[in-house]
Parts: sequence; C-alpha cells; structure tokens
Amino acid sequence: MKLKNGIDLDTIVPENELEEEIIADFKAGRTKEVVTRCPPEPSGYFYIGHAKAWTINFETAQKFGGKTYLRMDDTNPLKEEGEFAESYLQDLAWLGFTPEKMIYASEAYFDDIYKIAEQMIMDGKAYVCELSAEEVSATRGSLTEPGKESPYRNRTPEENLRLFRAMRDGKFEDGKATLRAKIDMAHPNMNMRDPVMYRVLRAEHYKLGNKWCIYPAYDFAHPMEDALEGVTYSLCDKGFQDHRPIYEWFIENGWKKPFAPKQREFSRVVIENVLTGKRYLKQLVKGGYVSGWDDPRFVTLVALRRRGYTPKAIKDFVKSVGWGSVIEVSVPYSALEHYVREDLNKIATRAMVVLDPLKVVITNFNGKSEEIEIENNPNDESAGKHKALFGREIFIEKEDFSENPPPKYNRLVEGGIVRLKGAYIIKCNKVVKDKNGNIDHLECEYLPNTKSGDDTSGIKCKGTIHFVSADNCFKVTIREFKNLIKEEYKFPAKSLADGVKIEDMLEPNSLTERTALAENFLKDAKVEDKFQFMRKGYYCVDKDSTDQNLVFNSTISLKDGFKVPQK
RNA sequence: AGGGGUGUCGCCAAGUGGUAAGGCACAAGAUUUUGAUUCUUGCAUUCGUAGGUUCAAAUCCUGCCACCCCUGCCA
Repeated sequence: MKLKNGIDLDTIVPENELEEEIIADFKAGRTKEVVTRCPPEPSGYFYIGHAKAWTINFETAQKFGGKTYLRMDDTNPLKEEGEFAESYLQDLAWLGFTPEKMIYASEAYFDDIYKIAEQMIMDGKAYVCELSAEEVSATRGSLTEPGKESPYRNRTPEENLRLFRAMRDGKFEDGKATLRAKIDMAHPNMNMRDPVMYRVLRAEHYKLGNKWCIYPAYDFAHPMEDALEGVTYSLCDKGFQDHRPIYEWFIENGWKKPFAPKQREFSRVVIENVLTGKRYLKQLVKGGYVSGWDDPRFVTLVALRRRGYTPKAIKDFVKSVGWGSVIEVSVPYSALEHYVREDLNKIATRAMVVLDPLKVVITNFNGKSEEIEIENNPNDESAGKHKALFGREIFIEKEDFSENPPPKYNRLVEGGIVRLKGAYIIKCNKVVKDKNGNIDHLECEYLPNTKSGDDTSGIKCKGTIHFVSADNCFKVTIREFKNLIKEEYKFPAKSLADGVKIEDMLEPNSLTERTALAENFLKDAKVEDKFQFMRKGYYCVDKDSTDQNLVFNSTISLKDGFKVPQK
C-alpha cells in the first residue's frame, strides 16, 4: 500500500505502539490518512516538553505522509490565546515544523459544536443543570464514594432544549447554568460523573467578540473539534489518560459518525535541576535574577536557542526519551547536553580563542608574522580552512602553563615544549615575573622546522595548545553560565511545593562575563553563529552583540578527559 | 465503592514463552597537531516481591508491595 509521501506502508518499521496501531488501521481501512494536531497551550512559554509534543505530532504524521494542523483550542475567552499564536509559530518554525494550516476552533467549529449539543439534548444525553459550581462540586462524590444526581437531571429533552437556548440567548447569568452530559454520577472515573459541556461565560472573546455567552468545555469541545476537522490521532500527554473514556463517550454519543478520531497519550519529559512555570520565571525576571524570559540560563525554547542549542539536538533528545509509559519522566541535564555536543561537533566552525591570556614572546622570531591555516572542522573536510597568524608576540591560556605541573600534564612547563595548534613547537626558556612575583610573560623560542603540516624535525611533542597572535586578535565578551538551580535541587518544583524559597535554590554567580582574545577570523560572526573554541567549548553569538563588541554565549563545554591522577 | 497507570543497570529504554537490545552516565585502553571527536573494551546470572504453571517465565496465572495521576463551570 502506497502512502501519500510515496512510501510503501509495508516498509515502515513501527517504533512504538501508536505506529503499530496506525499500520493496523491503514490495513483495516480505518485510516486513509494520518492527521494530527497541535493545540497550543496559552502560556507563552514553551519548553522541551512542548517540543516533545510537537515532534511526536509532526513526525508521526510525516512518517505516514499525513499532515498536522495547528489548532487554537480557544474555548475559554478568559484565556486570550490569540496573543500566543505568534510565539508558538516562531518556536515551531525554528524546530522546522510547518503546520498544514492554522485553525481557530472558535471560528471554525463553535456553530457545529453547538448543534451537536442540541442533538445530544434531543437524544436525552445532556441536560441543563442549575446547580452552582459549589453544589456541583459537593454532589460529585469523592474518590471512594459515588456522587449524587442533580435534581435537574431528569428534565425532558424539550425543556432542556428550551433552557439551553435560553443559556445561549443570555437569559442566565454567568455560572447560573451549565449543560451537562448525562452519564453516570456513580462512575468510578470522576470525569464521567456528568461532566460540564457548556458554561455561561460573558467575556470578550478575542476572535468572536461577544457573539457567544456560552462556551464549550475542553472535554466536550476537544473530541468534537478533532472529529470535525478529521484528526485521526489526537495525541496528548498521559495526564489525559483519565479523559480517554470521556473523549470516546462524546465521540460515540455526540459525533455518532463512523469516522472516529482516537486519543492516544505519550509521557511528558522534564529535565532535572530545571525550573519551569510561568509564575516562577516571572518572579526571577522581576527580581532581576535573570535578564528576561529568553535568558540563556532558562530552558524555554527561546532561551535554549539563544544559548546556542540546535533544533536537531532538541529533537534528537526528545526522541531519545521515547513514547514513554509513565506520566512524566525526568532525565538528567547531561542527557540533553549529549545531543547538543553531538550536533555541534558536526556543524560548529573551529576557532582559537584565549579566554584567560598569558603573553608569550617568541624571542627567536622576528619580522612579519607568518600565515598559518586552521581547519574549520577536522571531522568534515568540506568545511574548509581559514587563515590565522603566528608572530613574535602571542597569547596562550594561563592554565596551559604551569610552574608546578601535576602528573601527566601535557602542556607547557619551564624548559619544556608544546605544539601551538596549526603552527610551531615552542620551548619555554624563561618565566618573567613582575615585582609581586606574578608571572608577567613567558620567553620562548620556536623550533623552525616544526611547522604544522611540514614538520621535518622528528620531534615528538605530547601536548598541543591553542593560541592567538597579538596582531591577529581582538577582544570579545564571553558569557558563561552555571545551572540556575543548585545541584541538590533535582526537582525544583517539588522543593518549592515543600516550602523551599526560590532564592535559596538559586546558584550564586550563575552568570559570569569575561573578556577574551579571539582570532580575527571571528570578526564577521553573526548572531546565532555557532563555533567551537578549540579545547574549550561551543559558543554562539548573542543578540547583545554590537559592531564594537561581540558577545558569545557558552553553549556547552567540551568534555574534559584530563584528570589529575589521585595519589 | 474507588478508578486508571507504572515497576527491567545510577538515568532513559527495548523486550509480546526460548535463555536480558540500545542510549546517557561511568571506567579502562587505542588513535589524535583540540586531554575533543572517533574506536575498542567493561558495566543487570537477573527483570518490585512471594508463590504457581511449563522442558523453558521479564514475558502466562495468583497473592502481596511501592510509586504516579484523577473530586475546575482550566486545558
């Protein structure tokens, strides 16, 4: 069987239970095309968790040649979803997902949903209830006891229809009446105890103004919207597992047509040591702990983007977590970091930047600096090379020279040699100190026949360090980050609930800024350009950069295999 | 008179009666002009637990235990 994307169904290898079910549905003729949908949540802050939902929805549709809609589930006028559509679309686009179309449920489906509600009333499946919210709650029963039936439960269909239309026509004040599904007040699943289908709500809807004063509730609206637009698989997180019976009940009793969308659930992901939640983020922004909602220390998608994370890294990460079997899985931050390193290693251009400079004078080098070449990516020859200089005065990292080297120290020591990446081997002859006894600079000599790529000396050199030449570097600003939340708070939301103060969970000095010396090659870097500063880490150009001053965010350090042996 | 979900290595996770994949993390070694990358190797005699069925059980049956979710006119 050929799919719309030209792929043969039989060649598709299912990667989870849903995909197995989809294949079975195709074969049984229950599914003609996979249609999924993304319903934005009205928070304005999108996290890895959202990225997981998007990835699942878009990629399973894509895999089967289907499509994905973006649907604003705007059934609550008090929530003003409209303003979030744009940031949603932006994050979606950044990750590389393009919805088939964007739908406002209010505009597209409210009329139909209303008609279905009337039909359900005539079928004796719904009734107008005049209990107050408190009374409904009080009669719902508890987890172990059945609820009580509403005194309004047995009105005739005709009376219910008259009353429902009265609701629609504004004859009831807010909260004075609801339309409820007539299911079972003794049902063990609380969601089935006559859930509210419509409530009276007078508020300006951002799309429809005051056209309606009654609004359908999620449990009723969602399956109807899915059915109306032909969604075949309505994928949501496992928090909705308990809602599946009600979803199916509405499909059976409201929709009633042979085509039936299916709700299926995947697990949520959270990352350890990470704080999410609008309330808390706002508090941190307000308190001046961070610069804004896209501060690179946050883990909103915009923040991750600014920090230098790539869409591929994020998608690979969420896919690595899998479909999941529990409501929420939490994974250590290092799992996410693995995928950024993996992607950046392939795509980031290498450059030499000295973060903490120590001056070195090459005493036997005179005259004009010599051109050298640096590979842009040693793992990818097609990335090319760029030019740098080697001259009489250069800078190396302070930590690449030691007066009391630990065992197995491969870098420069007095009287020892190291290779300068892309240039020559140098030998340190003298440590020059200032009057306070601090190292001022090093005097070294270079070994002329050891030029990189053209080394005829036969000298073996254990260490290679990076450097910049004084006449080929400029100052840049480097921002380095520590996790905002102290390491001992693996589950910050839980700690908060336990009464820990947010201030006490914050890592002090989670942002440090320093000036570094970068090779001139970096002068043309644009915002979001990603580099590997050799032997240090991955960095990307921040939006705070100006023509005079480039600002780099540290995305993630390189792994450091050097360990001082324990004695 | 509760219902639903889940228990497989420190973390994620395959596994659907035939003798415990894989990834992260970690450790050791090789290669390396990035102590990166890459590569090799090691890492669950055991699948929450106690029994049972079977030639054979993580997988089937029974009991028990633990954790998560559910009582919005939010989504």
